[in-house]
Amino acid sequence: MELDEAKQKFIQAWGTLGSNWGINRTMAQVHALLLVSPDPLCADDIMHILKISRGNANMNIRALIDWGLVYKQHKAGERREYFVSEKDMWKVVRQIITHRKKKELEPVLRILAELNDVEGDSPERKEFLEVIQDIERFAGKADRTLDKLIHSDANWLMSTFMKMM
Amino acid sequence: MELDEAKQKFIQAWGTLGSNWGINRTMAQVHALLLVSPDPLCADDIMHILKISRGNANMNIRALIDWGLVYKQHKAGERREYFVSEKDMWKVVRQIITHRKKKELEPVLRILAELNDVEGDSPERKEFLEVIQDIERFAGKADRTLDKLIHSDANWLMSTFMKMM
DNA sequence: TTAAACTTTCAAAATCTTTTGAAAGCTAAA
DNA sequence: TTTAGCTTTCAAAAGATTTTGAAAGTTTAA
Repeated sequence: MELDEAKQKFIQAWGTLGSNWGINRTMAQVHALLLVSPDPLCADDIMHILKISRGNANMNIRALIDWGLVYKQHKAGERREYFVSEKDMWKVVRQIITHRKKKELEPVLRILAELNDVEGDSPERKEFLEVIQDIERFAGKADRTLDKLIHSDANWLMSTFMKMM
Repeated sequence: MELDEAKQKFIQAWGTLGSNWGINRTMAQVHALLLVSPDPLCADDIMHILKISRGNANMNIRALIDWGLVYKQHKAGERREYFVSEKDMWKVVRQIITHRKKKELEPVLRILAELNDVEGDSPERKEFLEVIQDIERFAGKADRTLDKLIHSDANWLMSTFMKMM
């Protein structure tokens, strides 16, 4: 396999993975492209390599910067902006977890907490509360574990993984 | 808050969570409905309560059965099929992890492994391989950890969580 | 200033996903 | 058998998301 072919394959795979996990396919592909590009790329490079429009490129580059997965870089004497990706995988994973947790886990936890206020004294209510509280315990545990993960460093993670094995 | 209102809210929340995590909204809602229904429901009940078509109801019930999150139940002297959901949250989470891991993590691991075969002897190749192998280490770790999780029981999980804290 | 070089926006178009509902397929009881 | 009652299928419609590209906006250098 040629290097360029391998890079292509990686970009495709990363895009598929991303879109399965609620990250826009193009956003994941831009990220993959920057990951395997030894040098910073500008918006035009990205447009041409991935064959996407200017607007699309711009939008997804901004989103990646927003997520802290990509940085702007200025080249001396150049007007245009270049971009590089964060290559520390541990940091990348942490940023993604932070984002998705905020957007998806926390709202559910809030709603679950509200549901405890259900009125009445029926056995039906009791059954309902048991289901809800069971889920809440789980979700809460997950939430706290992810928090620890986010605030820990890679070595801590690895040693914890090791202990788990 | 009334019990019925709370159930509605829960069904909506579960649907949103599901669709954020690559699970079809209706599938998640059917699951939620069964979770908070004290008695088994039939396809018509589900159609009417969630206001969805017969085809949609059927499709998502089948998918849930496929995922092992819902069981068929026959009522004595009744022709039609009733459905109940798995209420053990730990089992539910395990099933979901198993499914998504198989569909999403494993194909990526396979591709990453392939990419190691890239030919040549350039410094570019070396850089590329470093990125790939870094990701591979991470993904492999995640894969093995999820496997342990899937094959462990709830108590093991909880005690591991505790140790992590 | 002005103009050139670049970035951002956004409405319309394309694409992808989900839902519908009618028709076909089963199956158990008569 | 036949038929009533239920389940499944699937092509078309609706809905949601993503992409495009032209126009507007911004910034820098002269």
